[in-house]
Amino acid sequence: MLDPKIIRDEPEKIKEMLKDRAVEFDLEKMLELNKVRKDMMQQTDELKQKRNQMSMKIATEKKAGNDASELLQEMSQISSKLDDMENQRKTIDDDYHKLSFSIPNMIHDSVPKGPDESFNKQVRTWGDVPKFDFEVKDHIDLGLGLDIVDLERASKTAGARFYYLKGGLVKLGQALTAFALDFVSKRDYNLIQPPYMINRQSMEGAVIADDFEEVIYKVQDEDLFLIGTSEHAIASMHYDEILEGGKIPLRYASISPCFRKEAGAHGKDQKGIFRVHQFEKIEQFIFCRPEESWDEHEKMIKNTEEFYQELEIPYRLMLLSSGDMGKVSAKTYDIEAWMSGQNAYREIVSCSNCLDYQSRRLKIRFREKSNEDTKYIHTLNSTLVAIERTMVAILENNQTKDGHVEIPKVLQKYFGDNLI
RNA sequence: GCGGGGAUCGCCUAGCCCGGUAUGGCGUGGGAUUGCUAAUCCCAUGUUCGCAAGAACUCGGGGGUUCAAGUCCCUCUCCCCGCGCCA
Repeated sequence: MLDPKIIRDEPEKIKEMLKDRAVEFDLEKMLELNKVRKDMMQQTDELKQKRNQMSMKIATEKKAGNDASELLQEMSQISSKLDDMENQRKTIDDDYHKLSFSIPNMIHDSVPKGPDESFNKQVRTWGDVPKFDFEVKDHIDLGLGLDIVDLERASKTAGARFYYLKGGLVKLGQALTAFALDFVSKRDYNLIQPPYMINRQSMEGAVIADDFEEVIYKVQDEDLFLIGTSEHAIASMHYDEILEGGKIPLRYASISPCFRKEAGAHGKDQKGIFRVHQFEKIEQFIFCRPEESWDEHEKMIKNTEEFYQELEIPYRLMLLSSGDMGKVSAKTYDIEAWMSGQNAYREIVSCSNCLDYQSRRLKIRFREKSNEDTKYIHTLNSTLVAIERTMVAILENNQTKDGHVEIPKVLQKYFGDNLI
């Protein structure tokens, strides 16, 4: 949700944002509804004032023992008229609310403008792309060869884009998780494990309506949805709260499985464990003051880069263009890891500053002192490690000529060996 | 799952039986008094719209009864106690 001040005072900026994002949105309708809504509000307010005054009059007359039947009759008329008007207003209000919940976030000035990913900007690269003197395999062939993944049986029991991990790959996932938890604990984050299902209200606070159907699984006959990422559960954790200044910034490192429909990804990455309906992830999520959020954003992406440096995974850091960014984000960095089997950099991290966009939806405010006005807090989120995708990078980059996989040095003590 | 008790403007709390402008405290800010600190006293302190005056809204969510609902009725959610079931 956007600041109503922007909607009122600077609609041309919103128009520009919609164009930069290449998003269809009926802004005119929203502005018109807002106007009508405000007019009606004023009218109903006046009527309500009349009703309140009248109600008081009736109370005093009755207390004095006087006959109030004439007043009662008048009051009855006012009430029914007010009912009618309120019903009309509610319809308009609902429409406005829907639009205000689906309009995307404003875009930061540093974001490159362009309709798609070809306008993303490479910020820097790290590490050397590994060279092999044999024919490299992708993670699927490696995994099947070592018998550490079973995709066929998964498609039988669950469908496409599911997987059974086996033996060494299970251990590698556990090692990565243990290493990541240690890494993040040393850096001033609070570990947290959220509910894997949350209700509609919470989900709508964190996810924009257009993405909802494409991404989110619903639990039948319950007001529950499987989280697409722990971001959804952490953002809504402080729903309708006023946080104390002394306690922020709040930095959470959340561990959870993630469930995604991948409805818009037909044919993309059809095989393997790169794009799947279920995966494990450790996520960084920060609530902070508005003036801190751009610093926190930079710190968070640096933090994440250091994680991949310790794992010795070559990557490039990308600044996403206005058209490629998620709709709730004002600025997003992606880390794309080198994956030898695909001979390409592929996305493994997404790091976003959402400003006050999520907190307005979720009514999350803060104040330094208890008699101060409340302000909306800023929210930021970043992958620390998406376990399955990171395993793809490790398998493909660390493969040996005879089809084995070397375990990165920092993981060896967690894995208990140096080779799969 | 069953029975009982609860949810009030940051926190605690009165009001509900018996319908008629939401009580008090804590915390916080400002002021008074004081050599300083402490203590005491006074004022302010929910949300929205508004430059302001002001007005509206607000008692877990939704619906109903009524001229009028924190208060009465229905329903849902969550919390506490007891019973049942259970990894």
